[in-house]
Amino acid sequence: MELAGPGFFNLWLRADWLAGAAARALSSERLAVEPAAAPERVVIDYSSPNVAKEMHVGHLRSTVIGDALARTLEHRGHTVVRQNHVGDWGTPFGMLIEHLVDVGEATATEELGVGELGAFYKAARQKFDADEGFAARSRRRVVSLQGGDAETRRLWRVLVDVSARYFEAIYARLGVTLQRDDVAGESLYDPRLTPLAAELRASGAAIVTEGALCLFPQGFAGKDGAPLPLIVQKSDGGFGYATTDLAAIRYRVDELGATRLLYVVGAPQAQHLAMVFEAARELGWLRPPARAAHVAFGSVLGTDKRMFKTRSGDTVRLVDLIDEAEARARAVVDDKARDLSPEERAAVARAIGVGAIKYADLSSDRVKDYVFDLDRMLSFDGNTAPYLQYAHARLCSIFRKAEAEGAAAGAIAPASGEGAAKERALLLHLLGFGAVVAAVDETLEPHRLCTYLYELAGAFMGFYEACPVLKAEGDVRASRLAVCALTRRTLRQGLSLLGIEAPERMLYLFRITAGQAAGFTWVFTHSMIVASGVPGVKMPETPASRRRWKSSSGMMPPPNTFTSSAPFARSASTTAGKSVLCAPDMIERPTASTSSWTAAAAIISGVWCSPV
RNA sequence: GCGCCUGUAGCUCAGCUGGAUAGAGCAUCGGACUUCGAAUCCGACGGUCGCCCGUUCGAAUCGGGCCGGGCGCACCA
Repeated sequence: MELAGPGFFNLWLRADWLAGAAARALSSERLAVEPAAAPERVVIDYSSPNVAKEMHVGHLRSTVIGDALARTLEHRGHTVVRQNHVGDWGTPFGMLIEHLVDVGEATATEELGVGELGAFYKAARQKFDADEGFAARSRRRVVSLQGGDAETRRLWRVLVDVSARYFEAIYARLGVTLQRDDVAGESLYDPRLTPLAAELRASGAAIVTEGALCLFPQGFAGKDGAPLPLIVQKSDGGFGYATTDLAAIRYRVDELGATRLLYVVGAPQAQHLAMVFEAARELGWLRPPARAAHVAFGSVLGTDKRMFKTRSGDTVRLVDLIDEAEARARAVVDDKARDLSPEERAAVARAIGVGAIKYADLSSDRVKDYVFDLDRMLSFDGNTAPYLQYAHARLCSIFRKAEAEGAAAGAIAPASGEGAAKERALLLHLLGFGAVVAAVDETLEPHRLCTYLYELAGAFMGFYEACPVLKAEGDVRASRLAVCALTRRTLRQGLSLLGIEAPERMLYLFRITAGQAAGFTWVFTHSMIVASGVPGVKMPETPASRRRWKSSSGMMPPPNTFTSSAPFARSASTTAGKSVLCAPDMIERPTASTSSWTAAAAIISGVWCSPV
């Protein structure tokens, strides 16, 4: 340790201490994560879609962030109670039920079952606005729903059940842990609202103002500077969502026994929630150690920096988003992992596509808006899920190979030699895992974990570049394998806390032996190679790519050699008689000894390629 | 009008409970593959941290004031 100017001191860690700490982490089931000092019962309110209404990007953030927090806090040793505050009650159900009756249950169920929630809702809305008779029926229907009419209740239940199944299908695709049992919708609180209002009226806590029963939590002023009311009961006797939220706080504190209430809700709701929390505190319903926090998040923007919408201006359906991300990942996987079965390829594509969406949502400060850009989030470069997944898959590959060679991880020895600095940096970073998880627990900011994992992957790449693992021997190899093992587990565990899968294999490699194709010479083409004629593989055309092509081949590239999409191709090169490992799309252009591009492609995709 | 959030490299973002020369990725340019996964790595270029005051030994970070963007502000949830 040394002093280094005002306010600083430098300290050095002993290499053997570092190695020992890493070994302890590796031998622990929890890696370097300490459980919370004081585990709590935490309610997390997230996702909250509306019955008979489409899930859209707005629900994405709540669902993804909430689920990551649920997983992380659970891992920290807290007891997490998930609460899906589904919109399953209120005046819209009058028109929805009437519409259900009009269309017929069977048809409606089918329509809703396949996810046509948006159309169903819109149709009901339209009739309500246009048809006076329908509107009247709808209003009567609300009354009988509130009154507990059996048939109305049954129809309502149909809507709720069909929607719940649809939500569950989406959760399954997203890999979200929400279950049917976690649903605690607005209807749950309905029977409590009337007594709650009566209680507040009787105690004098709430005051009737302009016909509405209001609470006036401290510290909130409206436009004219007057105290801002929280309406407990509307002048028509009905209830708004403030009342439901108050009832929910009571339920969560008194019946669920929670001491920490988290609301994963968009930032625009900040004032409303602050008022509800303050009111609950003043009423003594939310009392220490119980406390509530608004886990606010910003909007999803399009690449034009405006609210993310479809070209026609509609909100984007969540399923469409997932479909597109998966399809694009699938195109790559189909091409890169041809030996995997269709099922396996689909699974990997799902992991990549869904992981990319979730990671993009989690990796930036949640309170800020973020730009939804599939190109960026599906990239294997940068702070993305595919990059982390790739690092993990690569580590898995090392262990597959190690096993085949009979190499095993052993004791972690203090690093020495050329790559020692890189190895130390990696170990030091690995030991920071617990601190980051604790920070997420405290700040409720999953992006801290994302940043950590990204840096971890980077530190690993640096280590891996500098320290040969399988090429090393004896104790050194065993030690480095142990370092890899810890890295792999930390990556996988970290991704898992975010709700992101980590496939063990992502691509399929061929060994190309040029010598097998007598008469050909491979041309070294740096990193810009073309796979002419091989389906699904294209390279972006840039001025640089044309220049490189020309400088390496001495010829101008043929027209349309480079096309505009498919970001994933890379190069491989060799000369006759040598071989190189590469993915099937890493194709060389042959020299003048081949006459036809198509022929070259055929050779590449067929004859020369043999699985490793 | 009041309140909340936000403004960091051309683009997308970290860093914000004060600490050393403000970091990544993309883009641009230049390097590194006859296989431990190049879907990678290394380097270069690129920033008045919106602006101005203040607190401090020290400010992207804390406080105040402006400017720009977003969102709320009583019976819709």
